[in-house]
Amino acid sequence: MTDKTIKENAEEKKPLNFIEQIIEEDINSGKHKEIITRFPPEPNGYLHIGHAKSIILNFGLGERYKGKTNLRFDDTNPVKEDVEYVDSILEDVKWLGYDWNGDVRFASDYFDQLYDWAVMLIKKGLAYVDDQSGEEISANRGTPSKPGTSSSGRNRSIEENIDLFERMKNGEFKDGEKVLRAKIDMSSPNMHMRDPVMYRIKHAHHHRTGNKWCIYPMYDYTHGQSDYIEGITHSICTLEFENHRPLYDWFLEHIYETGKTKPRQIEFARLNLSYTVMSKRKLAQLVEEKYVSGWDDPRMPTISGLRRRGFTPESLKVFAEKIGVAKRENIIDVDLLEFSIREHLNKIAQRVMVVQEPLKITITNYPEGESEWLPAVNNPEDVSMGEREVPFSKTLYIEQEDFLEEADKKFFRLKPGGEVRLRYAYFIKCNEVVKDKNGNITELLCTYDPLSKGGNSPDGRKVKGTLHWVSAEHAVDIQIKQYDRLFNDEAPDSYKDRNFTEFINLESLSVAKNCKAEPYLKQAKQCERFQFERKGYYILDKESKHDNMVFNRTVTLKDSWKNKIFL
RNA sequence: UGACCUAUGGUGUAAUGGUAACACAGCUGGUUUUGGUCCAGUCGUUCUAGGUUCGAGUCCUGGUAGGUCAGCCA
Repeated sequence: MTDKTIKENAEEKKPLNFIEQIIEEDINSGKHKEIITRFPPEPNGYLHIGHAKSIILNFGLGERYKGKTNLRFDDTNPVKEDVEYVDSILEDVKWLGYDWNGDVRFASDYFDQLYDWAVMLIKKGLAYVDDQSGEEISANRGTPSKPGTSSSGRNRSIEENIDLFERMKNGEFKDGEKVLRAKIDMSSPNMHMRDPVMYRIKHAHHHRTGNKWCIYPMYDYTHGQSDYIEGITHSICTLEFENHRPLYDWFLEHIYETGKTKPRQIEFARLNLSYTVMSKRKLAQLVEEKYVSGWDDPRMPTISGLRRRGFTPESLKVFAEKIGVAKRENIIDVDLLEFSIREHLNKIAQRVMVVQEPLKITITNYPEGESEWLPAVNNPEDVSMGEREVPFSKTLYIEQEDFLEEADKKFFRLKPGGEVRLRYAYFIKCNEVVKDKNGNITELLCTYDPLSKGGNSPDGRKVKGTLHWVSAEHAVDIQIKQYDRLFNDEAPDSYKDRNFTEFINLESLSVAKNCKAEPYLKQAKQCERFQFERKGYYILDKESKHDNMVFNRTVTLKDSWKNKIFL
């Protein structure tokens, strides 16, 4: 068996999710020769990882089945939308590595067509102008268990409806004075079918159409028709639109022309992540109330936040693949997200040694004023990344937590009289602990074994611990921003009687200001990712200055030792 | 108490009427110049009660639990 056939078999074996099954059936049955999907954000906020799931799903389907994927802004509500959001969404989709089919599209491009179809529906007796107020419409809609009641507008003549709708368009009425409604069924058990509003009056400036319109179509009347115009075959959305599907189909039924593609709406369960919130409204609240520094705060589950945190597009795609696509409500363990980024960064990240809480050590038997440069592997997972050299000298820093004055045998880092390896350098032994008057340890006096250069002793003597270290005189000072989960509760917005902000983790950000890095790090480029050995993965922040380098901690390394300390 | 949807290890996702699988997390051990990586082991009466069938996680019926819907938001 060749590598290729093995790979193909492996791909064949991969189970299909329910959407892929539908698509394969549609292709096999000849219903569609080519599939077209779409990602349809409203430009009223920043994209989050839940959107990433949807983007990866839709564009992934396009790639997998050699079809196309459109990017369309669902911009039917001018008072909430803005070009700022259009720009950030475009950036996020591109960063994820996707290129949409043709130009970026806007639902607002279809306003003329939508208007013409609305007139057509009026002429067919399927839509009417209603002059009830919002409150009246709501009151007369009934409840899920009680049918609604018709308004007088429902019986208007076609001519009058056409006249009124045109006057709505011409701006003869104030906001809220009239709406256009579909004439369906006021007693339908599905609330969405009780004569839904198609158009409302909003004398508002639209980010694309300016002041051309003062009536704007509602989502339900816009989305399916936009899909239809673009020839979308599979219109994939989240579960809360399930109840809208009969309405989606109803509009399409009445404007459909034989021979055209009729899109099919398919719903899947949105992503929920543990220890965070995912609604645009709540994320906006975190920004507005300054719990975070902005939409791209590295603690935010936004795509821009994850990007700044150091996540890679690849890791997000692997994550999306692992969580799958189904219709069941879910809360994904944030551990799985962390696993995905660790897995990728482990393969690609340059290793480097950084001491975050320095403890000075002096190698008493090392010559004063001298230093030497020792080779260090850049990435043990990828030897093609080569080696670099790290400077060693008489005065070094190690991590405070790597020394314990009174340690049990399970602690195999440095202790008085104990020997450890300094990675890529020498074995050292701690002979004396220097303290200040308050009893705080200020320095360790150690000796090194010159024969153990590189990290192995010729006498075959073993040492259990290996520490990272930095030469004091060569050290580069850097800052590290350490992020933890934003909430202390697994599902902060799942409580009916408590506000999600009550669960905010007040220690989600801590800054280590006095970190010592090996000199190699000086050449780090903006947004470059590293593994600081034994600690975690870090990215040089996009706003970092050359003389004041700031790294964001993407994720720690897995630490099976830490877990045991608390036992 | 209307309509629609969902129910499989701690968390997700598979199994398309024929031995419940994979990943993550947890726990045990092994390897290791990162307590990382890697490797091995371990963790389930498929919500429930009936029914169909030689055979049911899968099909049927009833129940239970959860979700969605009463914006001129999307």
